[in-house]
Amino acid sequence: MANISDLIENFLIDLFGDESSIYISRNELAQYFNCAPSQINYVLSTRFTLDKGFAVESRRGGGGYVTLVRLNDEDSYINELVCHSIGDKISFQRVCQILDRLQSDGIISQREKEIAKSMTSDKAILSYDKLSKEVVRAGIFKSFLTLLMKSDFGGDD
Amino acid sequence: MANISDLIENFLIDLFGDESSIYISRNELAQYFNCAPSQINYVLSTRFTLDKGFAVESRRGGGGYVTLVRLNDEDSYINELVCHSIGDKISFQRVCQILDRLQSDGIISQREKEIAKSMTSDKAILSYDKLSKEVVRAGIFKSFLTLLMKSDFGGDD
DNA sequence: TTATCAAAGGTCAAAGAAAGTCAAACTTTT
DNA sequence: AAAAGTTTGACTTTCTTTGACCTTTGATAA
Repeated sequence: MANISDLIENFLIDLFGDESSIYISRNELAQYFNCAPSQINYVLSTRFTLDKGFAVESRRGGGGYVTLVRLNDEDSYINELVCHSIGDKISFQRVCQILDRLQSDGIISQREKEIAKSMTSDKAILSYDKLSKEVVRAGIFKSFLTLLMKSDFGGDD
Repeated sequence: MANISDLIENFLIDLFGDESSIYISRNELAQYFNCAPSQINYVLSTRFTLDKGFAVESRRGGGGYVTLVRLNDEDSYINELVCHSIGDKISFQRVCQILDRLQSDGIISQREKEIAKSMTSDKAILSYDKLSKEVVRAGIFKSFLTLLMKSDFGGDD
């Protein structure tokens, strides 16, 4: 760790506390962390994505601001993922974001998240070029998501 | 003896102490030993293999890192599977048999078994002929088994 | 009521910072 | 001498950081 992006991410997560939204000033935050303002955008776009269950709103101009909102899980989220949002290929990064969200929504356990990650990692999917990996990954991951939607899934042991 | 690779190996083993994982920077380590960074990779790939009970994880880019994990040697059944018994391909049937055993040994839950099955089924692995499927399946399944051997796996939740 | 201006935030591409790969050259063992 | 094991370095891939330039907004001056 110890890159600025991770520090900023943690700072923001802390800021949330129990609240479902936080309000910040991009420039102030950048100043606080002594980084370029656009770095804040980088953090927002890599760490506070829809897939991870966040939405970002902002306004420019005098008195501008940035608001981060933690989305509460809607039932159709997984279905939406399987049917539309995930196409015929997906990056490992995106898989991780989705899994993080599923865990923080209580749909899967941490162990289950780790399992799914291990089975979709670049290392796990052998011997094809990058694009093929993403295609194979999409199939595997959708299969996982489909399982989650089955109503009789969930019998603990 | 006393070639650099052995020195680095010993250094890392010492670093472990009682911990089950260590965290290093490839470049720093290379600098410390005054060798090419890729030499570190050489050491990792010849000395810290699955066979010898280690797993390696890493990230590139700014703030990148390498983590070495010492696997539990009590699960010699799993290690045997990963290193020898499963070759470079495996049928879905055989995966299911192994998963059943893991469940009845109490190593994984039923849900976890179902997840692993869903992610290794013929349906999950798209668009390749039967043989390719078995190869891809082997990679994914080994990755899963390797995860099970990490002692810090099994975290709450 | 506009025209202008400064104060936000946004975008994007280039540079930087790690780690990974691979093959060639070198050393040691057999 | 051949085989096996090490060492090195050029090149690649991935992720982060920075900065120059762009757009939007609210306030203010003409």
